[in-house]
Amino acid sequence: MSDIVKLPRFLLIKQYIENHIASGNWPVGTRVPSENDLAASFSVSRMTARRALKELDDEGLLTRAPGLGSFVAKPKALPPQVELPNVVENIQNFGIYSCRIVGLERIQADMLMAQRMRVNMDDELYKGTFVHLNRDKPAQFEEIVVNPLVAPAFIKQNYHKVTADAYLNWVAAPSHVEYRLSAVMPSAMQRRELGLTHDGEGVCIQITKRNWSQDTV
Amino acid sequence: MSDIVKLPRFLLIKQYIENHIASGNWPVGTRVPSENDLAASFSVSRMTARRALKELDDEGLLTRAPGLGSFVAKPKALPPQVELPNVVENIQNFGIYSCRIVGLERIQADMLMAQRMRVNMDDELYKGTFVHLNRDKPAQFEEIVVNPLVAPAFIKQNYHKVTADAYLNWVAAPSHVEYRLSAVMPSAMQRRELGLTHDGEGVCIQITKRNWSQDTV
DNA sequence: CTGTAATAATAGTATATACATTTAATGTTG
DNA sequence: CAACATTAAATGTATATACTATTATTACAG
Repeated sequence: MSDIVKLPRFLLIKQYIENHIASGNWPVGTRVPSENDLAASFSVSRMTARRALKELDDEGLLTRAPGLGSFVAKPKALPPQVELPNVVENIQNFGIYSCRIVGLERIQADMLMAQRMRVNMDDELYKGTFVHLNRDKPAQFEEIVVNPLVAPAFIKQNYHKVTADAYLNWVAAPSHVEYRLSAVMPSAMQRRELGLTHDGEGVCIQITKRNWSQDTV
Repeated sequence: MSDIVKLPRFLLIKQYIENHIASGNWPVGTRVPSENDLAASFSVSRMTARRALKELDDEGLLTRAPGLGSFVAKPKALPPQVELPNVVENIQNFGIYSCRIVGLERIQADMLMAQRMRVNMDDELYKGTFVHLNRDKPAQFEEIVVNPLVAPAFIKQNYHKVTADAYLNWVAAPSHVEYRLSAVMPSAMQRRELGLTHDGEGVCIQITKRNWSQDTV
């Protein structure tokens, strides 16, 4: 015995339209029936037909305009995206996490850093250097430069229980975040901290994260 | 003279709720007024109050459940994502694109490739090797391995006007795509094709893309 | 023919209402 | 006390209606 599933009527209308679009029957730009058309042909109220069109609009399958109608939208090729694995979080969930604090100091901005951080040259900045370990095996090298105005107590914290990144997210939640990817050869110091010895395993992915609340990581 | 902007009432209600959430007044998990509550306190119909709650639900600020109510949702930390720049498309838009076809041949699947492509060892596969150039300067090295079942005419095409990737998207639109990032040292052949001479500039980002329509790139 | 006004069609906002479904709380019976 | 039924409150679906704003078309005046 097949279960009889009573589908809401607005879903029936959505499927009707989706099928026409998926089958190529209504190519991009085609005008689909108006709210009143659908209401009449499906014997529902206009508000119900409207809901179907509205949701398809929300989902990006249609674009609608007052006075004109509803049209099959062109599938926007969203640029391919990859998730950046959060190494620390992964370790905390599935491994044994620990952190070695390599450095935690005041520095003066050189020209490059001043530009990146939107400060003046020789302004004071805080810099933290960490190595995140899984089972005492180095997994990620992290360098954080932060504007003292944003987190004045940054260098006074104890980052063994809470990561510096988490601390910054707490005291200065970023309003906007930028990421940049590049492939690099780690410096001699970084190689030492990461415990890399052989030449072959030297290639790393560098993730540059820039947190806007007027600062940077 | 300030323009008097007549805001729709459902927007007023949305802002009212958004403000309470943003100010921390209603922390995560707080139950917000029900549709009927809002309808009464804002002197609107239930459907209008409902719309406000519905849209906030769609936007992820609220979660709603029949019989229970609407609650402030916990901000889900979406895993950080980066856009993968489409090198070829960038060049076509902003540079002078050309393509050198290094190879276009039948190969037999070795064990590793057979596993990746979900075929048997020694099955026939098609392999294309390309170098994409901007102003005759090598920009990207691309290797495509494709299952003949999916694109039988793959090796008979002329890929100077249409890229192999575009061709495959045409004849066999992928239903699912996987990406993987890694940093690698290019092989000697790849270095030659990319025109890399100095040792220092040798590090590249490798993007592995796996197109499921039962095949792979 | 040209510019303008009226008209019709469309989506957007809003109301009042009805019934269905889900859930927790309450009451009742054994 | 336990199991079951009732009730109230919440969201979900649906209707009929009204008015507004935008747009293209049509009709008309000059």
